[in-house]
Amino acid sequence: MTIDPPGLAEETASRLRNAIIGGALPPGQRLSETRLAADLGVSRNTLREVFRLLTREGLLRHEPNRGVFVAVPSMASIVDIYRVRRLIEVPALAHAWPRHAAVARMQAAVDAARAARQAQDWRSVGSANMEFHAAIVALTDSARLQAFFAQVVAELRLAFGLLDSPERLHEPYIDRNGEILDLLAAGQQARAAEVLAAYLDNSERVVLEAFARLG
Amino acid sequence: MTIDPPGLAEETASRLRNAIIGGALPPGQRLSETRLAADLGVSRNTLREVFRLLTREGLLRHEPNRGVFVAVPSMASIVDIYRVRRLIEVPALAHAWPRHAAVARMQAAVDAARAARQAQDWRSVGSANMEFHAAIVALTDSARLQAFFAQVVAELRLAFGLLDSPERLHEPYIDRNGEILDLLAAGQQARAAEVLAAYLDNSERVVLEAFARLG
DNA sequence: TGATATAAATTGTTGAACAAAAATATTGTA
DNA sequence: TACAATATTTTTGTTCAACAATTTATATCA
Repeated sequence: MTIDPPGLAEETASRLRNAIIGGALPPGQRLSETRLAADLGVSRNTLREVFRLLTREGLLRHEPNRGVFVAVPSMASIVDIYRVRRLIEVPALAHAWPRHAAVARMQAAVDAARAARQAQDWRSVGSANMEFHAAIVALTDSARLQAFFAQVVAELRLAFGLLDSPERLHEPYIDRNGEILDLLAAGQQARAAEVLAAYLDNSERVVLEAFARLG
Repeated sequence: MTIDPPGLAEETASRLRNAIIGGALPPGQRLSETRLAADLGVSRNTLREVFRLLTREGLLRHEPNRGVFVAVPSMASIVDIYRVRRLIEVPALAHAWPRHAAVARMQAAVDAARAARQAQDWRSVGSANMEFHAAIVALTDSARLQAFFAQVVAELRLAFGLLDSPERLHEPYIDRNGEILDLLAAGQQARAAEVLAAYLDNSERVVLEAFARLG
């Protein structure tokens, strides 16, 4: 059906990544090589290559001679992730060129989030919000920064999957993203960066609180 | 002799990484799976896992159905790498705590660089300088940032390997690093960050010029 | 019950196999 | 000779089967 070359391992990694982020495989879950290879319809060797990819992305944890497990997000990892986000996103926005191509991506993401809100589809709201922030990083035109950020976002979404009440987690930020976009489009980068910084502080606090409630 | 578990693939990756950065395998070189596997004394399967690791690090380039090649650094990649370095290193230094444990690492790196200069060992000077900057990133206490930076540094060293006159490339920065360290230790983070920013601008220009001379 | 020995399952790694694609050599022809 | 078409060889992409080393589960005994 679908063309797999080049990269059956990459394609499988993508499927497994979605399964993890989508919550089909809960954090801490142990992944048996033989069983999962059979389920995914690939060989053990190929699956091991997939494991390496996702381990490097922070989605899996590998314990020698014991196997691989779906990573369990910790408070420390969340704090670290938000530190990285602040460091990358805020300067990206502050130095942005308001007519950069990525601005259209930001706009599309805001529109998508609002549409998903209409449909009460909070998971899609979360995806759209993350796409908004990926677009912010794209303002830098740095391939390496974008790849790194994508990885960090995948980890963060893993943590989001653990938390309940996705509405409280995503809804408040849709219009804030719209506000940031408007400020950028109006050439007020500095102001936009300020709003983003406050956004990130707030979001981190909410996530950490929800996490603490999980015990 | 050496214990390989856990991770013969990782150990092999490390060896191959050194071979690439050390210049034993020139950029653009094609790496035959069977031949290299025999040379390294590992199986083809294991070597392919190694290839994935180093490809993700940017040290190898993979062309489907054609094989893997040692990456060829470009001007664009150098510009991108320096952008990333500025974005990460300068704020790391600006917000640093002068009594952080990583300051000792910075001091050790400066000492090592000076010792290597005495011995006219410019390759070691380069290594020590890079270790200095890795220590700067360690000031952030962010595991993700440190891992990302290590990757970027590996790529940069690949580019350095292409250039001749390593003295001109590394010597001028030894004492600048010392100056940055002294400023930080004296609690003048802002001043240290300024010097670092100028350092990076200057270094980028030198590298790009040397690159241009290569044609 | 609790510690210990035995058995079963799992990981880490290798080697061989084979289809598909690419690189190379060979041939046929103007 | 030069050039295109064809056949041959070499590589990559992927799977499967095997086996030692290690971990986990099970059974045994004081």
